[in-house]
Amino acid sequence: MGRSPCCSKEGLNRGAWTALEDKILTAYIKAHGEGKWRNLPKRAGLKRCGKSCRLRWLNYLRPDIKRGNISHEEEELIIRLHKLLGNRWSLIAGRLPGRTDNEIKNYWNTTLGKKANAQSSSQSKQNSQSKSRAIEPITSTQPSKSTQATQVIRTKATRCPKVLLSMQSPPPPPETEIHSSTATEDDSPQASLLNHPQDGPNFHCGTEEVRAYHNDSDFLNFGRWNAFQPSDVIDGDGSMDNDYDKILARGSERSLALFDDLTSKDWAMNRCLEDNSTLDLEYLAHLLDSEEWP
DNA sequence: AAACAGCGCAACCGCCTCGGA
DNA sequence: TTCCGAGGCGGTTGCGCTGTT
Repeated sequence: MGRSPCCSKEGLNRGAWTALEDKILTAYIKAHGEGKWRNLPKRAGLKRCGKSCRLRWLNYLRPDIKRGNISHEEEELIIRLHKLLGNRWSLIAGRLPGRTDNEIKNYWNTTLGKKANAQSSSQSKQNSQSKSRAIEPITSTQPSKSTQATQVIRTKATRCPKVLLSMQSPPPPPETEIHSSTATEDDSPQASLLNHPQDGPNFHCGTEEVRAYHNDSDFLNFGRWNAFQPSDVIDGDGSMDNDYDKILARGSERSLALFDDLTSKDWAMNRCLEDNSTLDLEYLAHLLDSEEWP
């Protein structure tokens, strides 16, 4: 009964990784690159599940991982992004270069969730005193167990194999061409586009169909957005073709435009944050603080 | 000093999506 | 079109550390 395990668990090490295992895994990935996780343990001579190797690499061994305490700016950003995206940890982590989804998830569950709870409880006190509001803030530290607050944009963390470039944007110079499918996360098409962050706000879909789609759908769904093709928009009967699109929160054109800017800056951040992290975090925080934010 | 409780974090689990055959 | 393997994600677990009694 049930699903078959991702790999044979017999004879495999479990639990904490040893320094030797880390060394072997790191050396193997440096030599052969990421991917083929299922075969990796065998080839590398590790008695570990492929998934376990992947997790260890992504959450701990990767060289670009930022260690140490989460800064105040990062914390603020996490709170805001969580308010916006809910428990989409990978998406949130994507906005915080060097941080892993696991780390952010843990941080939220242990620290920020409580803070958010405390804040919201005091806020709801105020609210109850000064008449109720239509929309409640995010309050739960366990959103999965409770309903997401109405303003959370529920997205799918989809991969972005395709990118729709704006017809209005000038064609990118050769060095900013869309990367091939071998690109890593940091080299994602979105990131590469933002080699010219000044072009960022102009990165939008250029057809009326697309605009209609934005008006009526998941304006924050980067994956869908980037994978978007005009033909995706309307079925034969004129309805949206994906169920999850239907349950997504509705975003206004205004919000979309704002988020164009936000995501663009964000992508730029993924590229440039090593040099400029504070600045970009502040910028993001500013955007999220903007009055125009829904 | 020992026992206990609480917390933080690494690791695991199971489900989902995607892409290729 | 369907099936299946691989990879990715969010939720949960459990171990080890630290603070308190």
